[in-house]
Amino acid sequence: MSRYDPAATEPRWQAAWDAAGTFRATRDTSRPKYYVLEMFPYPSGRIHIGHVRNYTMGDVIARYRRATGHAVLHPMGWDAFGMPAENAAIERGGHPADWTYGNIADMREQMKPLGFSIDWSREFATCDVEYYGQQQRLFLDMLDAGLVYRKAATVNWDPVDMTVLANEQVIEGKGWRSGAPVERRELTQWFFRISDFSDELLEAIDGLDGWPDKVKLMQRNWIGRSRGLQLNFSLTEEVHGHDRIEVFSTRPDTIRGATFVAISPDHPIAKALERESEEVKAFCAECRRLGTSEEALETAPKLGHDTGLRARYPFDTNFELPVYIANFVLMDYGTGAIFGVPAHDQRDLDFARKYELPVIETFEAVDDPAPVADVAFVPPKDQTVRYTRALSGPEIQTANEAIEAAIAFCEEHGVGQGVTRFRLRDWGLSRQRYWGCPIPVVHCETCGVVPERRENLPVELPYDVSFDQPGNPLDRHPTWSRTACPKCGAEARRETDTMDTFVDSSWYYARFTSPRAETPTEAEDAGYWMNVDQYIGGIEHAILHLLYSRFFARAMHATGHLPASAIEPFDALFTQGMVTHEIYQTRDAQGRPVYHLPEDVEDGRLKASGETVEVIPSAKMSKSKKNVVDPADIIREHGADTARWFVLSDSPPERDVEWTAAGAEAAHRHLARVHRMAAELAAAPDAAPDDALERATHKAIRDVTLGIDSFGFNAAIARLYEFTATISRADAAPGAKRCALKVLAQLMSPMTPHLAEEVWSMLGGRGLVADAPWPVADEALLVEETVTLPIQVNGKRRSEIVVARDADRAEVEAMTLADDAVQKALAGSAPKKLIVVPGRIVNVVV
RNA sequence: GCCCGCGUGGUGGAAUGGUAGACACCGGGGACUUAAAAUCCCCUGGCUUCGGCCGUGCCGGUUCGAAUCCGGCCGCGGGCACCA
Repeated sequence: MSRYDPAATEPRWQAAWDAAGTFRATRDTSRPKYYVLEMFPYPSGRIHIGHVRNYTMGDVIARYRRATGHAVLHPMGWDAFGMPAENAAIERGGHPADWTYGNIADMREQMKPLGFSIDWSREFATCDVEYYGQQQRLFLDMLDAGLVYRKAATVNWDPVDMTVLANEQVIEGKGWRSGAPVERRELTQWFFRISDFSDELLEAIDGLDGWPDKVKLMQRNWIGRSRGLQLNFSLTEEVHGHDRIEVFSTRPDTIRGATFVAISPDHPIAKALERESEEVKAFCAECRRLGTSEEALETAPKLGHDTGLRARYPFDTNFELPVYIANFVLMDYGTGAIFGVPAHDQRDLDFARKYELPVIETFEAVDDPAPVADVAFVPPKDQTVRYTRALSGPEIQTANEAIEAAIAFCEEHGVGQGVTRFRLRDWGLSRQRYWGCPIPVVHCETCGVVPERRENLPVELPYDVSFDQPGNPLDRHPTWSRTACPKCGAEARRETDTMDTFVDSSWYYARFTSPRAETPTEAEDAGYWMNVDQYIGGIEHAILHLLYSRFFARAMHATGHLPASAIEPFDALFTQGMVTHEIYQTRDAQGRPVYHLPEDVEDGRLKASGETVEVIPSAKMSKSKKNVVDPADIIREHGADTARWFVLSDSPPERDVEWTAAGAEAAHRHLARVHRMAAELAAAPDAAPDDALERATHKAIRDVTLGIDSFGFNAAIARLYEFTATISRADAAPGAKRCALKVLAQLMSPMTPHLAEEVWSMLGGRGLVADAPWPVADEALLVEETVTLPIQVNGKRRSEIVVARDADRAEVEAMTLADDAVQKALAGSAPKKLIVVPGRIVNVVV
């Protein structure tokens, strides 16, 4: 009898699929299409078990949709530009291109043995010149359409390495390599006008029915539409031509509690003051050392500097407010200036206590007029409060009402106007780095910034660069940036900035529909395949990548590269959890942790020394913690199907799953059992169907189908375990069991495709199971004649009754009251209430 | 700091207003075997005076009924615009 031998059978079936071209995506207007896409990986060089889970989920959907008669597009590519390649070049020598393409080759070789139903003929990497050349074309089209512009923006500047740093490279305000305190520096940068689409991107979220609510909520909050008041505070004296400060506030109802005005260190007035005061200059420099990330700004201790300027309160010009420069006011949001209301904002209160500024309440709780002490009074805006210093409106009102009243009042008196603002800022795409898509523009002394001619595209990255000193090698390249002005022909300089890698990943989904086209997309292909029916990826991309992609789809429509129907490119989104693993650690002589690989640990001890290890449960896999498992090892030991089955089995897909060796072995045992059953039943002669087994089979078809449809892969697998046990234990003719097992093979085929093919062929299935239509459950076989109802007394389960499926209420009530446990609980008296939920439960209230 | 999640047996989890713990791991017992492995079968939340009682991070609320809904807290994770 043949044994389950995935090492031999898995490559054989992969070869069979390849030979038959089973997974090649072809346009077929006679069938519904289905585009399933997993977020493409960064080519780090090794696939990890998280990739296995992500791509297995997509593969289950892809194979299932093929079986339900769809023309499926399931492509794969590489998000191949980015900093790690440059870091590798700096640290280990070599070239980013060689490193990246080497990694891609390695990862492809690690991925293929997993047997994913991918159309590999469509593969591309974003660093392929064929791809980024088309991206340059898109950029020029967007430039023509007015969707791109240049403005000054702040970056993290390392004053020692003389280079721009990513936020990731700023550690506690210092450059990661030089250790020098980071400064904020202004550079002229390219921007996409994503904020022109703020309203549109916000409103369209309502139509994203296939997206998780949490992601939609995160996007709404990120776009952050808010209504507020914009008004001017006049200054008591003019500074460098500024006689007023424009502020924006979402809480104009609290303006009579304002006790200070604060401006950003990057505000024009702050910059003007900096020129004349060493003290202000020092303070602003201090603020700029925080870098550019919002997190760093928000978590830093709140600091202010009293400028000595005084702002007049708009409604009582005798009342003056001090003007501070504060490190927590962002120049990018609103007007870069705020008024502080310590009574009703915790940050303002902390600031007021620190600088001994007054605290003035404008409203209080209706039932508790206690003054503000250490905690600002910030009730929900729809709660009714008592205004003691309202700007307008009745004494008792909600904040929402008071805000509108205040805006109306200010507009009436001409001191300000209601405005709608968005938190969303324009997308800065310039990067001062080598390994990215060159921005195809030329700087000419006479013509200024000139787009490269389309016939000169692609603007190709030069290969001969060096990474022996910090900064952008394109800047230092002796000849690359020397070119002729596309307009006047004079000698000019190429832009040496490259594009943010988010640009690369904002349209790859569209490129997959015609990856070799001479234009970014091809209308017929894009029209047929778009949208992505199911997109799958990590929750870490919930905001930026998905928002940028939504913007890009609109921009591509505006420039004629996508149909109007594709402006929301992802019909459905699924965010999967991580794969975690225990961490094994011991401690060295100094008490510092030392980490150990899972394969070096057995029964809580190190295999080598017998030393007991500390076990830290369920942590994200990371190389530094050594809690990683290599998919290649799993495949070698158990086969691809075991890895696929296990990553889907134990945990709901949106949650994290913990990899355990014992769990993987159990998965393997189960697959071996199915194979063994197939071997035993392969020769069974045909037999009449067994009624109980038929019912179980159709119940399994229904449940597994429902499970796959609803991303309940773990639930589908639980039902498959049960169905396997049912077949194994059934008291039925071997021929009947063989038929049931064939259905099991089909139901397992999206998860364990190689085993399914093997079993299918052993049992005499025709052709490939990958080509067999998905089984359909017979409703007539799913109807149960009787139903068991639990009986509760006061909400606690005490008994149960078995009733006919269609039993009426009176019948159920009579049986309930006749029940021994109910009789005992009632002790002769009548129930207070009798709740019958048909088909579900009965509750007797005594 | 701000925004978004998550928290259930020894372990991963099931149940999204209706029997808490499906399915699986670990553990225990048994069958088969000269023996072991493999395989198959059974048991497995805690406590119990064997009547039951307790139990879904903690505190409170809504409901005939709450893991599920609401409010507050604690812990963990994701994002915060130059990591991808």
